[in-house]
Amino acid sequence: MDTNKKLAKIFYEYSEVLSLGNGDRFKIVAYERASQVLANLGESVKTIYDKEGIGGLKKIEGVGEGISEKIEEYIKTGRIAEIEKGRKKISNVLLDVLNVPGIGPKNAEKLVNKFSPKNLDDLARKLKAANNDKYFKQKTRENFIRGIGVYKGLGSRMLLTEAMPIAESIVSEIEKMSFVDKVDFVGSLRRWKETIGDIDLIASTKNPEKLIENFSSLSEVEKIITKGKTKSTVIHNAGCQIDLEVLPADEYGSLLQHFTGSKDHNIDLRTYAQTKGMSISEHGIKKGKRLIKCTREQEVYATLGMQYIEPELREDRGEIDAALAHKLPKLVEVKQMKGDFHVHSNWSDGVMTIDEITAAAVKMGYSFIAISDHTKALGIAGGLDERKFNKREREIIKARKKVEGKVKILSSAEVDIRKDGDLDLNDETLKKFDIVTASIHSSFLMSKDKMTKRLLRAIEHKDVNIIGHPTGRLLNKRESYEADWDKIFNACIKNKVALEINSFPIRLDLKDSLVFEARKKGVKFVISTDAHRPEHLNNMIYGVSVARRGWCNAENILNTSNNYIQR
DNA sequence: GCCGTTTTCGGCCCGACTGTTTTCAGTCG
Repeated sequence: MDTNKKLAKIFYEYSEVLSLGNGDRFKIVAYERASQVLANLGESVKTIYDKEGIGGLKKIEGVGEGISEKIEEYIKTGRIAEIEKGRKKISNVLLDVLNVPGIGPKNAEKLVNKFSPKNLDDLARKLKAANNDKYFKQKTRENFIRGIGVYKGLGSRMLLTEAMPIAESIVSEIEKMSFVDKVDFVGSLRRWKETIGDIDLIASTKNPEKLIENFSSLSEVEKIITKGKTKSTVIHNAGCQIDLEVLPADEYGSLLQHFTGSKDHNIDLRTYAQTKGMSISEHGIKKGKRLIKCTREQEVYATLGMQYIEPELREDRGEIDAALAHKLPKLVEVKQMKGDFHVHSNWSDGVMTIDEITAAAVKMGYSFIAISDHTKALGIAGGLDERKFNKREREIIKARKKVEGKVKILSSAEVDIRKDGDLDLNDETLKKFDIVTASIHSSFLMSKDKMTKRLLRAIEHKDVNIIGHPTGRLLNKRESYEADWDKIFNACIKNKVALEINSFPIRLDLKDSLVFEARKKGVKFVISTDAHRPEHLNNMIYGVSVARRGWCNAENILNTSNNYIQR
């Protein structure tokens, strides 16, 4: 874990510690906010501190006098005395209980004091047995037990790519119901966040009860958790939770805006509205005594005198200021993609022949497609050596003749970056390729310094065009490796090397916050599918969503153009 | 603890639901 992540965790835990007793609730929010900001910060606080000292830290949003001093203390000593002292006052089990959905600080404290549980399972057992408890009655105890179950099953969030098809299919089923006016998926899914907690839907109809009834009896519904007049929560047979809320049509725009979030975006929006004498809620915008209801979401932003903000941008990364200045980017769209630089054929570990890949590319309307197989270091993935790449080249030449005028076939490789930064093919072979992606596939646990040097060597190699899945992270499985991204970004610009946004469901790497930082500096990107099977070619939209979350327009993405070679 | 067209003090987003103590604290999104 890098310093930012560690500090984010420390501050989050501290906010929980502060929430116990009669903690100052604004102080709690301050630590919570600092935690979130640090978790999403592109640049390492250590780098910032090295360069600009404590003054640099204070420039970070949500970091002021107190927290910057704590960050400094952590960088210098590896610990924060005040926080450690506070942390010692509470037990591990209390911290666990605090994380259970439905149990807040007040009840967590009461539960731990009353039942002295050893762990969450123990607490659930004791709650089940506490039939005659005067304070925690039947319903309350049931809710707590359910919360514990949910929390334990949570372990990892669902991938965006798993949640999206489920949500789309449920939405299309609801759309088929003739008495329903509108239905949308909202929340982190509508913002295309890489992982999703649960799927939230909103809908409007004149007959809410009928919709709730029909929704909870859909064939995919495995279990109904709650079913009220306007709200229902169910468990889908894929194992995820789906919430549906039914609302009046004339407030739909405000509601869509509200439920799409993010929480931080909404807080900022409401704070801004206040400075203009307005007050925003999910029902509309209050101006004095008048309530302006918004049927369409666009009206919410228009009423506030700003540009419409796309859902992917609503992450509190300066989108409100940019919208006020009418300076939001025109986000890249999947239909602008003219080709794919990262597709594996059956020469290495893909299942498609070169002809099958090119036929698929023609069908997708691409103007170019790169055949980019693994290199020899990746024996397990059938990586090719120089000799085999020569053989493959002959097949590519034949394939080109078959699709002449329809799609341009690029000869390429996903060349392995070895531990010392050397590439896995000789220069003579490398220079023959039309385009080269270089990626790391091993030795992830290097020091930050060594990893940075390793990547820099690859970037500086004259034949490298793209760095593939630049951080190596696997969602829910493996953290990114550590590197000095600032240095990497600068080297990319200097050497005209692009960073890949890998669309593979478990990767989505480079991640959105680093895309955001790199783009600000002027780094160019490619969006690639890393397809190994025909259906993977359709994942392009997920890579595009990452680019959009990083505020990219078409000019930032090389494969929206036929002039994609930078060097 | 943070922050400033409300600028070094005095604010800090808003509303709904839930269970139950039946008037409101606790929790959530």
